Amino acid sequence: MIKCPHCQQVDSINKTGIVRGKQRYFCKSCEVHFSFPTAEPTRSSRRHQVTIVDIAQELGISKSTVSRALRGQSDIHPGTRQAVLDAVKQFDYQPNLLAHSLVKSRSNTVGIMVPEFVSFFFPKVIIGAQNVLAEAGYNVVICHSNESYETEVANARALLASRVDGLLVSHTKETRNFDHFRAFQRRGIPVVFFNRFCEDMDVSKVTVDDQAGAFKAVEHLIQTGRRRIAHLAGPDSLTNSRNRLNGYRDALRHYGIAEEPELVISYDLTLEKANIYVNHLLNLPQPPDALFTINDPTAIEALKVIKSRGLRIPDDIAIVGFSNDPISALVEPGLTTVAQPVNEIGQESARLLLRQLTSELDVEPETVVLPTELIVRGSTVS
Amino acid sequence: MIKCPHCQQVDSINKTGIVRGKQRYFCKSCEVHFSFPTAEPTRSSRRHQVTIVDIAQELGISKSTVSRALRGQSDIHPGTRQAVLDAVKQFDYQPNLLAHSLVKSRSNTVGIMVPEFVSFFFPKVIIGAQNVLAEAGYNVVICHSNESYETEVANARALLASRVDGLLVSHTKETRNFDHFRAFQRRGIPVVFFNRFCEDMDVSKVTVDDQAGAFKAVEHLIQTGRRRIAHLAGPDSLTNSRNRLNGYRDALRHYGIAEEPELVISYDLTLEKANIYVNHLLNLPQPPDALFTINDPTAIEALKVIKSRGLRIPDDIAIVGFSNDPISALVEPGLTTVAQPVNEIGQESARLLLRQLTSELDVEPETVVLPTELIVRGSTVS
DNA sequence: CTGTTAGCGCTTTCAC
DNA sequence: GTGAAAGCGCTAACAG
Repeated sequence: MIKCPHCQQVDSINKTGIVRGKQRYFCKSCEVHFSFPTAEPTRSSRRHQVTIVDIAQELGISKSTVSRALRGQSDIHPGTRQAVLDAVKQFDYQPNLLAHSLVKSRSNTVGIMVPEFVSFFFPKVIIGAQNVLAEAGYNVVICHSNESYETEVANARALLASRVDGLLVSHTKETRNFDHFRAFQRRGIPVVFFNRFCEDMDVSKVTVDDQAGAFKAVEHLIQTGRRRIAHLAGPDSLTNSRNRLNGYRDALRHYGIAEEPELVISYDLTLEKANIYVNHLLNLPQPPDALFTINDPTAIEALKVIKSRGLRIPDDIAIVGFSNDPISALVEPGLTTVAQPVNEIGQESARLLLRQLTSELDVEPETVVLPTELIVRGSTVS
Repeated sequence: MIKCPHCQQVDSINKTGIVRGKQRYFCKSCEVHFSFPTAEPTRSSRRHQVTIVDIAQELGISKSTVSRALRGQSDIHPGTRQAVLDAVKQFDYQPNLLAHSLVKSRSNTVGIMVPEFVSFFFPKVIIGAQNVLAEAGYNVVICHSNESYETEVANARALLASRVDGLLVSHTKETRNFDHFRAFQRRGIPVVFFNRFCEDMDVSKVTVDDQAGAFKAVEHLIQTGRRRIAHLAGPDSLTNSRNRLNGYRDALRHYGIAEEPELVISYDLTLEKANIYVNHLLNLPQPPDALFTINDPTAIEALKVIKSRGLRIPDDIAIVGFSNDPISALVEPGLTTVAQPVNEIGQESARLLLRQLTSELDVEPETVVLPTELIVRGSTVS
């Protein structure tokens, strides 16, 4: 029997419909609306998950007390706390993070956005970052933009909408407008770039010494007697691509070798194009005696092309890649490459982000440059 | 000048503190508390993101109207809508998904949990699933459990807490208790297993014909003249590992070859163990003349070991892997392997999940079995 | 130590 | 068409 919560009368009550699994009533004498759970659970109430209110009602205490018991910081009667804990177990209560985040206006979640994650690099970075973030109590949501600027912008909106507390990001090769990242900054949400970054944004960045790494690679080629060294460079939109090209030039200059424009080709990182350009280089009247590529997949594609044309590696042409992809140890000959500390990139990015997340003050953005290491294999020396 | 919102008096007001960026007041005559935004914004209000209330105030309309304009379904004055849309643009308003999800009690988010994502398989599956889910308007949060049961349970809790609407999952090799997944079922949150699954759970599953695939692989070895065929099997906890072993046995039986227990080794999928067991097999008084492995990384490790011992592939020993990892085309000789339709696994899983998510009725769980294809390369025929 | 109350940002009746 | 009010599940200030 339904009583009006105000006048306690029974006979002035009208049903006025069901809202979110609760029957709504109207008391004619008090002219007031109120609601109670329906006797027969509706579809939505069948799905009703246990809340602190359910626990509070069950125990005959207030929901604040339940909340306190659950967070276990404020003073609370040990008995009460135990009762709550028992009820939680009994009803298999799961806190609603959405509600929690809403009231705290922080989600305890950081977004990680990468351009792709089929090659080994980004997954490894993510794992490194995730380990550090998890330890600090942060959840991680991973997005990949598939090297598409549009997807990247859409992902950024979604992360903003789900109120991530921070963002770790490596942008697509198409990205030239960074407003979707500035939107985070504007809202005071810290952003850390890794691997690929926008030089104009005043945020923390984690990268490797691309230029020095490329220098070491090309120096190694020169020191093993190569003189016509080609470079398959990445798109100009990527900082690391530009830096590796600079390193290549530094080395040539340092050893007094004139740069041949025809030996430097910028391309879009797709294997199809890599194939075409390697063939192009080999078809030159004076083909190169060495090839330094922007990354390992490109180098391995080159290796395939070169072998298929019956040329010997490294005798006829030497190859150096970049990143030390696990595959590079498996191909034949093994690929000489510049190793990056992949895991550290992730960890360091996460640490920079945490510093901004946990500090009360405004933290100055930092740029961390990690070292690379030349790994020499059969593709340059026999 | 602060007025009491009830009695409109000015002189009976006390300040009582600041709460979440708002100054709180107490009216002594009405004995009532109320609050207003502080004049000088506090730290938290500096971070205040634009809400529909801000827009409503700016436009002098109610927040309900703003909400309606934003969703653009209910009848609304075109002028009002345009005004709202303009204001949204002007203030760079971003809806708060947390609040939205809280009131709708659905997050429009599905969780994808995989045991690892360094090898190509799971990333590809994720991409396939994500494409389908994105098209249906769902966000995706990706978790990886790092082959750790504990991490898996923790991830499951986190996903439950963030109220995902559904779950796509491939469990760890350690997982033998599936209660953390049953918790989703119990709450009416649909779960779809792919690749690895719990046979006892009444949920949708997507897998490949592991047994038939393994049969084809071993049949191929037999037809190319092999008789002592070893199998490096995965852990017994994985369904696909058991099924591939069954396929191996089927083939031997079908061709009248007795199974040699010493040639079948179950192991934990780590490369260290793979190395040890391959060496062990090669050290047998009667070493195998062929090796079928649970997956490609194992096969490639075997390939390295075999080559390093100076044996010829496929002359002395043939190798077949499983999954058609891109690496398998790059090693030398190329690795014969059983290809899985990786992208389709992801897409199909997503479709099964969507069917349950979008249907009003209870949808019967389905199991989808996708075909495999034998890819013959140099590791079995020269 | 605990209950009351207000509020996080949004949707959704109901009433006009 | 629009506004007022209630409520999603939770936290936190305040007053006992």
